[in-house]
Amino acid sequence: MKIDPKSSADLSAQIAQAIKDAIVEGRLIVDERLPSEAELADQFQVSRPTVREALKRLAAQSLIRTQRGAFGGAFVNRLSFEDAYSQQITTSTLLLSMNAVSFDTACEARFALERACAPLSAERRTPDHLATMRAEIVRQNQPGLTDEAFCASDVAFHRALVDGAGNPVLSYQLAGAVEAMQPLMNMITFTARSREAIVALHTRIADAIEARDATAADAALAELTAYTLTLKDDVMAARAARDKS
Amino acid sequence: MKIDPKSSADLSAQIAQAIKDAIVEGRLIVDERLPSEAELADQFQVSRPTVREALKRLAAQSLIRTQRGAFGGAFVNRLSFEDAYSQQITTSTLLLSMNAVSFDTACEARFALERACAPLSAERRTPDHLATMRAEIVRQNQPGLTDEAFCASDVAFHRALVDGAGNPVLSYQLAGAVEAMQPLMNMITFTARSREAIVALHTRIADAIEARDATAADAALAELTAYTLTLKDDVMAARAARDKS
DNA sequence: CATTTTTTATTTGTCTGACATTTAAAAGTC
DNA sequence: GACTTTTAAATGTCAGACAAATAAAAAATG
Repeated sequence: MKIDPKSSADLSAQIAQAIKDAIVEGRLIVDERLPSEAELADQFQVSRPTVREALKRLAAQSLIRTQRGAFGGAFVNRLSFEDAYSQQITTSTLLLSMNAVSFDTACEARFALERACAPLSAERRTPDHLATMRAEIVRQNQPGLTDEAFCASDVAFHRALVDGAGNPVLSYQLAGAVEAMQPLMNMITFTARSREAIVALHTRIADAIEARDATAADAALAELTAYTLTLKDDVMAARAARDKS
Repeated sequence: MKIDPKSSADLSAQIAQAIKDAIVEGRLIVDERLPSEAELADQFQVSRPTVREALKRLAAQSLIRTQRGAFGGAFVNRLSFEDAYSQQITTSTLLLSMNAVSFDTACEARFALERACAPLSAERRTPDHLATMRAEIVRQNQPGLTDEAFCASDVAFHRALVDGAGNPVLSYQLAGAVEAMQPLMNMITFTARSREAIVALHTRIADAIEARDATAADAALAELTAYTLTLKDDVMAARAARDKS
């Protein structure tokens, strides 16, 4: 592992990149211990604080973990699905909020991906997944629920649907798409009637998944997509009318 | 922004988290300048190196950028789609390689997501997307192509297909799924005959997208999925037979 | 006066050296 | 042999310093 002394980039960034490359290319394997900070400083011909900055960069990406004490040090970290989930969710959320991604675009992406999972979920869902979906539907029927709580339950419902596909890679990919939508969904105020309509569609989806009927599930999801967009348009129209007066 | 003095976690990690929360929750907005390192050190009652480690953690996630000189400093960074792509690709790649995700699981996820894009792509693809797909097909037909180059062209073909949907969020999500598969695909040695079959399917996909025929595109993608899995099984069987002898 | 150059203050990047804290192995004790 | 103490190695943190970059302000120049 070497760094380019002519490069203008920060030394800590270069060192971090060199180590990252080694991990991605498999030259450093999971749980392998990196040299100590002092040794790395010596190896790269920089000071220890610089090495530390590089290591913190890697730690921020969950690429390494550090342990204090004798025989401690920095170890290549096994990137868990859980770590990947949360990274994915933060990234997606910021991407949507910072780039002014339209509701329609985000919504389309989310439901397109979700519909890709539905047939697999219909085939493989366990009673556990179904139970979660039904439980969330019950929660969504409770009267005094806040809009935030309703949205959270909505996310939980759709996560159960996606998890039903039994494919952790799909679940990971969808986590970002579904959860990142939540701040956008929070723009919508759910009336009693719209909640009723959503719950009815959720019930149809759950029924279809239970009956292992991929076609029906897809149809219900398509309707939910359309209905969500309608809701958004209503909210926007109402706001425009209010702002005009 | 405050940190918990009783927490056992690293100070730099706590500080990074506090700032990250402020960004995600919108209390710090894009292009806003953070206080200087000296001011942050004063504010959090820690030393400057500690603050710097925290800032490097954030820089590693593209949450901030730093600029030297007078009126320089750390600024909240607009997370670009490009930044998000590369983060997504690294994460997905490591997730697959470190957790021994099976070829079948990754393949299923990839094609499920891709099939979700196909109908949208059939509807919205521009001549540009079509041209890219056709060009990659031509490249894939070249005789002396290495397996790696064939795989790379394959990725480019499928990216054009996904980009054709005209939804940057979908493109971002798919980037991880498609690119992360590449190391796994590299396990496969493509015979002349298998390449021919793949190119034929690619041509069918491009034809369907050109004709705006979502159903045909979906069918071809389904066949490609099945064929890819067959190829993998053949490679595995051949390897098992070789190891046995 | 307008333009260019120089100065200057500010801020990040890096280094040196030191001490505190944690941790597990090694040594000592009963 | 089981328990306690010591010790060495590593990360975590701090203080202070200098280098380098950068843009605003000041000075010089035509």
